[in-house]
Amino acid sequence: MQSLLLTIENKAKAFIQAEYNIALETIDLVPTKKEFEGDITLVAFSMLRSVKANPQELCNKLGAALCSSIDDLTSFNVVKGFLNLSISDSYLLGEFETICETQNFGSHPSTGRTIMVEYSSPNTNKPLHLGHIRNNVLGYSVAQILKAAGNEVIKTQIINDRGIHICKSMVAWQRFGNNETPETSGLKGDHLVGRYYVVFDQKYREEQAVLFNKGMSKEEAAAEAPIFKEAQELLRLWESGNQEVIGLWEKMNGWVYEGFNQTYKDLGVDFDHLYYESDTYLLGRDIIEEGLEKSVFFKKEDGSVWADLTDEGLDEKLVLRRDGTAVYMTQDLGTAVQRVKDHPSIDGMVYTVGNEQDYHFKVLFLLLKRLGYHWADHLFHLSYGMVDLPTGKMKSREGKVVDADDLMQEMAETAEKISSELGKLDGFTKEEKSELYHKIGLGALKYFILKVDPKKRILFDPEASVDFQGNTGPFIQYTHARIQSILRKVESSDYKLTIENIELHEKERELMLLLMNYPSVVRSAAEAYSPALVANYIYDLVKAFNSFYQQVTILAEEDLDKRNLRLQLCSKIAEVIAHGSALLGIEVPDRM
RNA sequence: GGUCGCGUAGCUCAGCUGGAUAGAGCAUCUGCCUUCUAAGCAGACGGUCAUAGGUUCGAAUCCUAUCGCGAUCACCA
Repeated sequence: MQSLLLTIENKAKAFIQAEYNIALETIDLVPTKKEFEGDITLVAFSMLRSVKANPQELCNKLGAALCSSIDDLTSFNVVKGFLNLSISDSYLLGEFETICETQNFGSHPSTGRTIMVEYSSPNTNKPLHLGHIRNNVLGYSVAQILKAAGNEVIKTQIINDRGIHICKSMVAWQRFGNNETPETSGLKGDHLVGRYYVVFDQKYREEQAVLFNKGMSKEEAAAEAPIFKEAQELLRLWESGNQEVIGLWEKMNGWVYEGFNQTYKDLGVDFDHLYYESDTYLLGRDIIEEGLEKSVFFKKEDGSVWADLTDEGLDEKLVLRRDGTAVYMTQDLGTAVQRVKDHPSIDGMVYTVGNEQDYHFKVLFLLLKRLGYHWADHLFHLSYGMVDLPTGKMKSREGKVVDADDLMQEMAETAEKISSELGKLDGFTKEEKSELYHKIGLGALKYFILKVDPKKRILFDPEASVDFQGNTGPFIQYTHARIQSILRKVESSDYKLTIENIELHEKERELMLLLMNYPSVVRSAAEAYSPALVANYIYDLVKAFNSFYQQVTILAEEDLDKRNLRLQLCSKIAEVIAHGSALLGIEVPDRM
């Protein structure tokens, strides 16, 4: 397909050169709109600036010249300044044959680049919620897409395992926990620890209210509440290496990790390398030194260190406190450098983090660039919008969140409900069914998130749950299952592709043209870090297939060549659906 | 207030670097299950692409301003 486009471009340039003695730099080629006859459209308007001619006439002459000199073009028509060119059936069949022979169609050869993709990066004081699901699903998908585009990918997360937040859970557990464990409570570890985070918050409020009523200001009360001071004391003890506190911290974090691992498994995501904030929170100070030497940073009289970004339209940014301790930025600088030390092949990084941190990453990337790291040119903040509930913003302290585990469970239950209403899956065993419900529910959830532009906020209504019709994950899964069902009816050896003298049906042409596009969709998705591009392509393909399926008899016996071609088409489409779905982290079952 | 993002059908969303009459799904309505899975297909209805200017052969797309929504502007992480 690319080669044909190139031929058209070159021939068109040559024609203009010969006819008008003008060397054009580019030729505008776009896919032909459905309402018009043809496959490729040459837009003549853009050449009118230099070529003085009537567009209609120019198109007619150009069309005639192109069709006579390129065998693969059969006919043309002109509408205003648009030259619509038709590609021959034999060319499409030839291209399709090439696709059929291509191993791993859609995956690109190695670029030799290694990219680290960070996602999830939770705090260890509470379970994962809907916001994390968006983060995980996005990050995982982008990692898959980058891989398919030919990059080595290292998936990572930085676990925020230390700090005041986990100390709050620890205090509450010490005070009110009665030695409760995941085993004795029957709760998942992360949920148990999360429960004490909520308990902390309740007690903290109560204590603040008491102090406030005694005449303290709100700020004073917040700072002086005993339970809060106790949490601060725990943090201090932790930092000074107190064994007892560290023991408790390890125990409770251990519970949380067990819980997280279960959630990640259910969600179908994984990581190649884990970083823990407890290991990295002191990093970055050597880089500040380095930056001072290179004059990337400067020191104020009080000893604090800053970066001056005013020439970039940004502010001055603190990178080291006057007491010499690190801030968030210091840590992130250090962690980035550490990652490349650990994996020297890295030449790019993707950070999947919510858009409330847009400014932070802008600054971080700018600083790394000024510090002169060669990989700093390939940093990308995969920024995504908030997930809203119909009731408003999610607030974890108030328990106003959709829990990740609960949500996945509910999605599976919805899948079950809809399936049984439709009478699907009647012949399946109990185990097969429950596995399918999980796949379908999760497919619906992931697709719902991935099909929209990451930048946009999502309104998620758990009541209405997610649709299973139309532009949804289950629709794609269903189509795949349906194709597999067709293929199951014939022996694979039965449908060798024969490309002799076949006249293509309109729907077959449509599908072939779509298939040919797939590799470039994967590449653009990787360049734009956009799973939505893949999702919407797969949807188009599935929709086109369903239309084909409804209008064309696939297993007709009369014309064996035609039948084989259609089966081959089915098989290739199923392959692309499966490949594309895998890039989205969606499993496509063979039956459903 | 400064900065950044978003605003497309009643609802949820596509629309790549400007191209033809703005595209899907849901919802509403009309048809299609005796042949490969109807979680489907075919069709109808539905639009001042937030608003106003500008750039040009041509703008949902690029530029400017305005309005609306959100985020951010900590010696928090």
